[in-house]
Amino acid sequence: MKTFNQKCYNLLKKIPEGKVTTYKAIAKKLKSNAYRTVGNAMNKNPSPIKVPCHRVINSNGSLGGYSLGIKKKIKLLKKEGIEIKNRKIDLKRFGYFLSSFLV
DNA sequence: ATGTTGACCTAGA
DNA sequence: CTCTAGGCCAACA
Repeated sequence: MKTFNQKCYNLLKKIPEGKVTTYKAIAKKLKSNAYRTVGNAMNKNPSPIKVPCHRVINSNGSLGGYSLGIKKKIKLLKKEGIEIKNRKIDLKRFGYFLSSFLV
């Protein structure tokens, strides 16, 4: 039996480069409202390499946090072609879950 | 079983 | 914009 965290990681791996998702969207996909638990899972992320935790942001478009430092997160996202305006990301353009993944 | 801990969300002032 | 307050829920001690 996978834990809730494991499911989060599994879902996260499906996110392509240049796209982002939100904690809320992930929780919803897991048929739960455990937004916080999703964030908790990211905090305890096993390996930021296998799991693209940096592509997960807040539902309001702000960046949220990152275990390796928020600066690193910004750098990675920009590197993948995501535009960051005033510490915010345009979910309508980069929100993967909002376009096709999320039902 | 109970209490604490969060990389959260929403609403109001 | 900032701050407060309530709600949400799995993992962990």
